[in-house]
Amino acid sequence: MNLEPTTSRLLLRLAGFQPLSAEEAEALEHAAGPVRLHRPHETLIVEGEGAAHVGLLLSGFAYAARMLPDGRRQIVSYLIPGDLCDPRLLLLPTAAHTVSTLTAANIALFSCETLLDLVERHPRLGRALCWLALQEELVAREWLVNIGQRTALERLAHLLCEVFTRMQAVQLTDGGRCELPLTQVELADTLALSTVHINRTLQELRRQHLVSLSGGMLEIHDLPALKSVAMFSGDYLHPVRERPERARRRLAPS
Amino acid sequence: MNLEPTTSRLLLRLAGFQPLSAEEAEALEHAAGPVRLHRPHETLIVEGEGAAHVGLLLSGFAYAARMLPDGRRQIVSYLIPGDLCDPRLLLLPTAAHTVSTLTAANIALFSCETLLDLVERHPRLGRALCWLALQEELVAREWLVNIGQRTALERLAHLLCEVFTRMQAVQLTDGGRCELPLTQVELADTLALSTVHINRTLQELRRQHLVSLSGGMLEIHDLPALKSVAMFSGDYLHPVRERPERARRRLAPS
DNA sequence: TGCCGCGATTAACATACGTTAACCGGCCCT
DNA sequence: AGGGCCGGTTAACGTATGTTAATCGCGGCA
Repeated sequence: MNLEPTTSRLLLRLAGFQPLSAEEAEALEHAAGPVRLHRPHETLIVEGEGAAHVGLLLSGFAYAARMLPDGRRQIVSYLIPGDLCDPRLLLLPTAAHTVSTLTAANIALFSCETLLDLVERHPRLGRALCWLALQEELVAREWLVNIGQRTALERLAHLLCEVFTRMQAVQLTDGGRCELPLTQVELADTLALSTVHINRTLQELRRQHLVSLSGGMLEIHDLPALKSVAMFSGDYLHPVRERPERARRRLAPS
Repeated sequence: MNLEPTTSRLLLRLAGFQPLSAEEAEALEHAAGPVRLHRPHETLIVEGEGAAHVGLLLSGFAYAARMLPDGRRQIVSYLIPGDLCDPRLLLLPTAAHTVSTLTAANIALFSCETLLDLVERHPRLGRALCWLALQEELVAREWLVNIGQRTALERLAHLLCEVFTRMQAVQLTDGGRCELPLTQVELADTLALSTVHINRTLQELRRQHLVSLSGGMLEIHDLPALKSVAMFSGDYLHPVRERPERARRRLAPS
């Protein structure tokens, strides 16, 4: 049902850094291994274990989380189609987070060895992957600000803005709507709130005609207003936009 | 007053990934530009601006923070000697966080261009820097868990464990003591608590004979107990320990 | 010597959010 | 068709932490 090349959404992401040459894109596509179909709520990577492959999410949703010994759980990122899972395994021996699917998901496997070789032969590709990792870090830091400084309403609004923007970047939105198959429990473990309060807050957002989320579908009614209550600036999601040379010139050492 | 090579503490860090060859270390040392002495509470990098240099903190302390339009502030990381500031500028056009000194600080400048060239000629060095960035991401994610899931007491205990462990790694501890020049306001903006509550919590930690922090000095009285209340596992700070080959072997695709 | 200002401390009071628990509705399975 | 389960919803009540504001102590400076 999907005739596009395996790496099309990933290329869409990487192009934000630097469009890849046809040859590089080809090489990347060629490095793709078998595609696996995973079921909902399946665990792909366990915190503390290693892996010989990194996955590329082709369809479906997943998340990464850390658990405390007493059962508390913090979701630290969401994976949407086009995201790698978990590129850190290229350089780190063991995974820092447990990665699980939210929905059924198609995942293409890339062997770490193949990928490391590839990167050696195509340094620009290596830099692009590194850039992708940095972007993930920016998102993590933004979540830190979100949980640390924003109220429940702002937090939720911000998360929804972010996911929607990321979905747009990989062409998975339809007007103001996109899929978002999260339960209120998952939202709670993401935003460090209780499910009850997530429920209250979700209703408040709907009451203000900003967004609604139900049946796994996110529907944005007033994006500018939503961004405004969230104090959302998508900058951290588009770290490259203007010409790098222009931006770089400032702040030379006196 | 400091006769060591500029990069000695950085090399200490990078060795955690893969000890560098004498030649690589030499090349890195050689790439170092001028050293600047900064005063306390000076801003080095402004959120949203670019820079042509990355700094290496030789002595002193600094922090990175994001501010919300209404003035709320979240500190997202601390920089201690041996840390780079801000390596992301090698690949991103603008800084995502404002970096400021906490104390007087010596900082060696590396030109981005020089560093990018260097990395091209020494791919292992590039990988080491990338590893360093990944480690920072792990720390950020741990902070997310910290703020999201832990109570005030656990949070503070965890932060102190982390900083102490990092200080150990660059040989800046003396038994159970190390410098830590943070005000309670800064701690509050780090842990997403009020200064009043930081004060209460700090006293509780002291009352339990776990740690004390005053006059810019951190004194750990019972590290095992402190780690235990913090649920601290230093794993995320030492992503490489066992042989990578061993760890990698698990989880091959069936 | 005394003033000033910052950071720490304390107390009284306020609140955003958590907890518990009951109920509801849809979906799956038999 | 019935039961059970999961996710969502609601209400009553509890609490960890925030807010405000006053006080204190100390180092710097005139």
